[in-house]
Amino acid sequence: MNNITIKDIARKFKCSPSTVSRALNDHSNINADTRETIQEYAQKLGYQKNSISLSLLNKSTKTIGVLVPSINHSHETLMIQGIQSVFNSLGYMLIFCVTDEKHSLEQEHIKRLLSNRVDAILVSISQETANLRDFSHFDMVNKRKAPLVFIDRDIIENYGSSVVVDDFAGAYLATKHLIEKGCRRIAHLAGPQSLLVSKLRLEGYLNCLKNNGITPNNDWVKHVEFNIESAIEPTKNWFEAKSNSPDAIFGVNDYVCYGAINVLTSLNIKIPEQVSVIGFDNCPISPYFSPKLTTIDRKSYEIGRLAAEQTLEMLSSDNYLPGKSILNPHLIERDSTRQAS
Amino acid sequence: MNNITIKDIARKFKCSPSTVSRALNDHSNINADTRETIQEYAQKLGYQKNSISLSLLNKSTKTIGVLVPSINHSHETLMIQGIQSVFNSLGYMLIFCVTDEKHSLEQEHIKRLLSNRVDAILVSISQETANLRDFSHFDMVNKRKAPLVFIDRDIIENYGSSVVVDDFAGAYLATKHLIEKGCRRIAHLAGPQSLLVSKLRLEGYLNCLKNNGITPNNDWVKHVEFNIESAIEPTKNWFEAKSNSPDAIFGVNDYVCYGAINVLTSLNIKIPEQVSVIGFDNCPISPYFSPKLTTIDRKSYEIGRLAAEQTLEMLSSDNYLPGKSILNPHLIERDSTRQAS
DNA sequence: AAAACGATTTCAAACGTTTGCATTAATAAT
DNA sequence: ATTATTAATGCAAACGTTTGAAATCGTTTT
Repeated sequence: MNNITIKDIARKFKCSPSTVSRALNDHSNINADTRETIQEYAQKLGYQKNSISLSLLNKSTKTIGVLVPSINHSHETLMIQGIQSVFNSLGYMLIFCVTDEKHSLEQEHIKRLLSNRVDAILVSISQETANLRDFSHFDMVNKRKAPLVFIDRDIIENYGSSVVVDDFAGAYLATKHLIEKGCRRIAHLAGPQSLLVSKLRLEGYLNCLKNNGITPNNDWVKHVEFNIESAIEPTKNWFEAKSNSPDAIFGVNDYVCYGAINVLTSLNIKIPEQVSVIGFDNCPISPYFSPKLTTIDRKSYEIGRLAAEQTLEMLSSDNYLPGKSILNPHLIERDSTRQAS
Repeated sequence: MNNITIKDIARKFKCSPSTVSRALNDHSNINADTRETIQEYAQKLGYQKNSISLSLLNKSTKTIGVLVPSINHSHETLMIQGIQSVFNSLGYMLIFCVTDEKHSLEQEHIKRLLSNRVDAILVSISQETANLRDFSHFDMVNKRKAPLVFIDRDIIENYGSSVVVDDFAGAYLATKHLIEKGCRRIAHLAGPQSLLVSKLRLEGYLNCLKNNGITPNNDWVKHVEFNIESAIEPTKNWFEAKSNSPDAIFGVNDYVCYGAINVLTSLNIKIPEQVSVIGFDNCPISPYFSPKLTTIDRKSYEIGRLAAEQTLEMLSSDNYLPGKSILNPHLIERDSTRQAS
């Protein structure tokens, strides 16, 4: 490394570092000539001020930590883009950490972020953390009085602000849609059991069934992971036994629907004629899938954007009260749910 | 912000900061009792050392800057995961910047990263940069002697190391496969004209055609963006005019194939019976698309991993010579290319 | 000529940590 | 009892920058 410092420039002009600093920052108390000469020279040398030293001085790094369980899903990358859209223009840098759904990694990353004195932390908590319910690492963040914003997944009340989509409402919307289309035997590929998102969507589904006089069938709810593969087995089990199979599937996200659709197609079951499928997330690929997938828009980008703005508010007022934003999801109807029969 | 410092602890025990430092770092010259008491107290208070001050002292931030044009594609997120897999375990933090294919953003981000004194920079250059061929920002990185590694896209010789997939070979492989399956009228949805990846893949395609006695047809090469939507129009144009339409499409990536397949399906053209389709990237969804997409594995994760390792080598030896790794892509045959006829 | 002023510059401290060297205190050897 | 030895701790500088206060210098006012 080969960095020019303010001292180097000072030496060159036989002046003090303070003068150079003032020259470069267009400070008022500086001779116009000196300013010009120094600025020119700094420009020529490609001087870039050392933000590290400034961070130390100002106790602010202009850096935000972002923790996500994975970056495999468009939902996550869209969220990240939403976050970036706010922070980038304000000169903040984003440090990303992928926790891989692991509690230990989440803890370690939080520690490192705190050690690196990030100004705030946005986190979508990992499955393991949701399971273990050990939030000591978030305690540490709070102890530092660093803004903490929970995004998208479980939120931990009193630990920070949160921005989530109304999962219950979304699931209710999806189930309602299926019922309106004439489906009665509605199965649910639910998410990982420990996550609040999964629970809320399951509840929305169950609640809607009940409100419409349909008795839920335990066999038609299977907890799976958020990926294509884990949807394969349960769907096979439902449809290979020809008798009494579902006439619709509500997937906890679009990915599990892709998996389910693959199984249905290979069993020569027609979608949506025989079985309707509805997802959650609205992945960019869903409108181009075969069949084009009806789904619930999760507003991932919007979640990220709002979370970032919430963070900024917390940063600006040192005595903030944690807020909670709940976004309303909406239905996007495509070809995977049957027309009214 | 509410951070405990070494000085706070020193005050508490009426000792000097040096003692605390030594105690916390298990230094040899420290009384065992003192060590224990101090460590215990620090633990209780949740003391986290200020990495910022250390960065200033050691002139190393243990931070790596990563620039990508977007994070919409699985290719990019896989690459990022590959990069993470190497750096995470070594205690490095990753700062991500999305350039949105813009030259100006790329420049600005590089400046900020340098100002933040990242230890190294990995970059997948933006389309605009490739167009303008203005590399002054990379000059700045070199001037600082910070390791610079180009990943995946264009590489700029003499500016740093690079890790890429052999795009020419991959395109050749794809085209060869189509020819072997009996296709002769092979169209190519090519990538953005300015990018080297696009050019190399186009060349691989053209070269393979020629080597197999097929005269390329200019009308059957269309430059598009790396997304689903931009593939729609060209594909429509090719196939709506019923006469002399292609019998195969080689897409510059899987996404444009998704777009093409959508058009073909809506025109009731059977894949692969009437038209074969082959992509490039091997997106996680491709094996579940309808039809399951034959494609070239781009080894995105591997690219990221190798790039990270290359970076580490450059970091460890202060007189490194930039290296160049070229990965060999391979064919993954699925259902979108017809069986030998 | 002395005093006052204004413009420009320098000084010194601060941010949190590490580390070579100096210092202190306690113990062991003479 | 004095000196040598060792163990533990303290001191001060360093990293790069900013900033209020102090200093310098030339100029103007009295």
